[in-house]
Amino acid sequence: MAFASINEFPKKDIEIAAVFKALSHPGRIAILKVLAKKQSCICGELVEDLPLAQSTVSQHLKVLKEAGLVQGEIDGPRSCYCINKDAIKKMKRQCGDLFDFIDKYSEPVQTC
Amino acid sequence: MAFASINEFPKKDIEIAAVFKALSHPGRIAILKVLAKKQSCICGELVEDLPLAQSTVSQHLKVLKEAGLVQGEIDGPRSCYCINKDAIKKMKRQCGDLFDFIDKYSEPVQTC
DNA sequence: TTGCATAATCGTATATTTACGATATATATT
DNA sequence: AATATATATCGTAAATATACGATTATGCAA
Repeated sequence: MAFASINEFPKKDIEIAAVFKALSHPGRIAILKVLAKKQSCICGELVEDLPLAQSTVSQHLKVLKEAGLVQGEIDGPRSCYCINKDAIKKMKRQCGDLFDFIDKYSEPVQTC
Repeated sequence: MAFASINEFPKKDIEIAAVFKALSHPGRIAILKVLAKKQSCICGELVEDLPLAQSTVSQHLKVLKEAGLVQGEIDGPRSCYCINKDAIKKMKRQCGDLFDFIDKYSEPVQTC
């Protein structure tokens, strides 16, 4: 951010925007879906399933991990990743709240 | 995208990722909330409510409009913006589906 | 018609993101 | 100990995002 501080926005908005950002790439959506289907899997499996290089997948995994959406643990020479279900549940709730807010308060009609 | 084509991902994932991207800035979340509360408002009101320059707010509005989340119409020398309720409803549903999928399929336990 | 107000767009600087190949690191295996 | 395998990180190029001020365009009012 060049001029305005991101801190001038409500903390809650900053937080949910950060998670939306983590979800804002189709490759990361795809990673989450694969992890969900397989319960857990290693990086190499994801690389096989995605049209991206190994280093790129690793980078996306890092983004998802930093956003708290996935967990990873070292398993020998591999890394095993899985969904952080609590984070997904929390995001589901926060999204619901946000969309409900937007939807409800913008009743009763389109005025433009 | 430098090398891999974004088209190699499922269309649905590309679409929802694009909406998440539009939601990935706290300023745009704030804009949506203001629009919801006021039913509709002109650009200038948003500028007053946000810690951003007029041109920046206009840019964010363009992003939200391109994502289909808001509608704008010219009203004399002003532009009046409002929430696209259908788009919000659709996104609410799609988000629910996605999070349910991730949540449900990653049952029954954390395996890593 | 001239001037005023509003908002969009332009130009631009900076930061971030995305992608890749290459390399480093860490753990098994021989 | 040496080798193989898996993944993270580094380096980097290109694209995109974010912010601002300045300018342009539009429509209303005097």
